[in-house]
Amino acid sequence: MTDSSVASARVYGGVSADERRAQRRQRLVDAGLELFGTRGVAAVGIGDICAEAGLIKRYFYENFSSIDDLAVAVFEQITDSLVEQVLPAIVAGGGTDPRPALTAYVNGALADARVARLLAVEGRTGALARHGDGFATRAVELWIGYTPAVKGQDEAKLRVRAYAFAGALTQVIFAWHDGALDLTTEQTIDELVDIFTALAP
Amino acid sequence: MTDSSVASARVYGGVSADERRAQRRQRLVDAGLELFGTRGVAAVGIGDICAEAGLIKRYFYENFSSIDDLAVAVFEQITDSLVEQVLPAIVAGGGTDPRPALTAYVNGALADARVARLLAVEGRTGALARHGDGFATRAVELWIGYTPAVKGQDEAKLRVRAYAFAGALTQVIFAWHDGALDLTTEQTIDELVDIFTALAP
DNA sequence: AAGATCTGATCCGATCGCGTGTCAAATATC
DNA sequence: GATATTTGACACGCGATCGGATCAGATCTT
Repeated sequence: MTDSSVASARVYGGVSADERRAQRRQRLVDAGLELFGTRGVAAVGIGDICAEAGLIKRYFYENFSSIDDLAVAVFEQITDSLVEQVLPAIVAGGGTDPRPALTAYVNGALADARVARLLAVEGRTGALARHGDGFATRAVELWIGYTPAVKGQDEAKLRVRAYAFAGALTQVIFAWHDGALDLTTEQTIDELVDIFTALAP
Repeated sequence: MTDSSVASARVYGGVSADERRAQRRQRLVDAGLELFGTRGVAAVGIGDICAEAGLIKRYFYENFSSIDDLAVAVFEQITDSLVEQVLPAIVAGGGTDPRPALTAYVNGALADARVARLLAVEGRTGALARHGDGFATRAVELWIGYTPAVKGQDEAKLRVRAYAFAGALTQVIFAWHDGALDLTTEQTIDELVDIFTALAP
C-alpha cells in the first residue's frame, strides 16, 4: 500500500515525480485557460480538458477534483500574475501617475483575449463568482489604499468610483477585443488614463 | 389530421387557444427570469423551468426549442422593457441632464437583483453573448446619438467613454447588489450622475 | 537482464437530462 | 348526455458525461 503522502520520488524521463506532477498540473491549467477562455467554463468537460492537455483523466483527478476546481486554479494563476505585474507598476507611479499601472494591466489583459474573457465574463459565474468578486474587491482596496490624502472625502464615494473604474476598465478591454473599438494599444492606454483621471475624486 | 397552422380556436377556461398559449409562454419567461437570474443560465434545465412554471415539458416545446431559446426571450423582454423605460427619460433630460435616464435605468436594474445579474453576467455568456453585445452596443449608440455637438471631438474617444460608462454602470449596480456599497438608491443615482458627468467628454 | 513502477489507451457501470409517448381527468362542443 | 379536445402526471428510450478500473507498453532500479 503506497502511502500517497510518501510518494516514491522515482525519476522518470529525467524529472522527479513531484516535477512530473507539477508539469502535468501546469499542462491542465494551460488547457483550462485555452478552453475556458474561448468556450466558457460551462461548456467545457473534463474530457475536453484532458484531450487539450494530451493527458488522461487519471491525471486530472490527481490534481483537481472537478472542473470548477480547475477553473479556480486557472483564475488564480491569471489574477496572481496580473497583480504581480501591476503592483510594482503602481509603486513606480508613486501614487499619482496611473499610467504605469494601467500599462501593465492592459499589457496583461489586452494582449490575451482568453484572459480578458475570463476576467470579464467567467469570473462572475459559477464557482468563480466569489473569486471574481474577490479580485474586484482586491483591486478596489488596492486603489483605496494607494489613493493619498482623501481623509476628508467620503470613503463611500471613493468606493463607488473604484468599482466604476474597475467596470469601465473591464468593459473597454472587452469591447476592444470584440472589435468595437478601433484603437491601438497605446491609444487605449491613453484613453484609460484619461478615464482614470476623470473618475478619481 | 389537425393542421397546426389552423389550430382550432377552442375556448378553454374562458380564454381562447392563442391566449392560453401566450399565458403559458409568459409563465415560462417568468420562470426563466427567476431561475436564470438566481442560478445562472448554465445551471438551469428544461425540467427546472417547467417545475417553476407549473407546466409540463410539452408546453415548453410548444413555445421554445431549447433553453437558450428561452434565455434569449427572457433577455429580450428585460432589455426591451428597460429601453422602454429609459428612452422617454432620455428625452425628458433634453440631451443635457442625465439624471432622468439614470433614475429610470437604476429603478429598472437596481430594483431587481435578477435583472441586474442577467444584464451584468448572463448577458455575456453562451447564447446571450450576441444579444448582450447587442444591448451594450445599442446603449452606446444611444448615447452617441443623444450627445449633442461633438463633431469636433474624435468619435473614437466618445465611443470609449460610452463603453466605459456602460461598464461602470453595470459594475456599480452589481456591487450594490453584493452589498459592497452601503448606499441608498438615491445616493447611488447621485454618484452615477457624477460619474456620467465626469466621463462625458 | 529481472523486477518494480509509471504511463497511456481503452473500456465499463452509473447517473443525468433531453425529447417523446401514453393515458386518465377536466372541459369544451354537439 | 355523448363526443372531441385540452390538460397534467407519469414512463420510456436515448445519448452524453462522469468517475473509476483494467491492461499492455515504456522506463527506472537493482
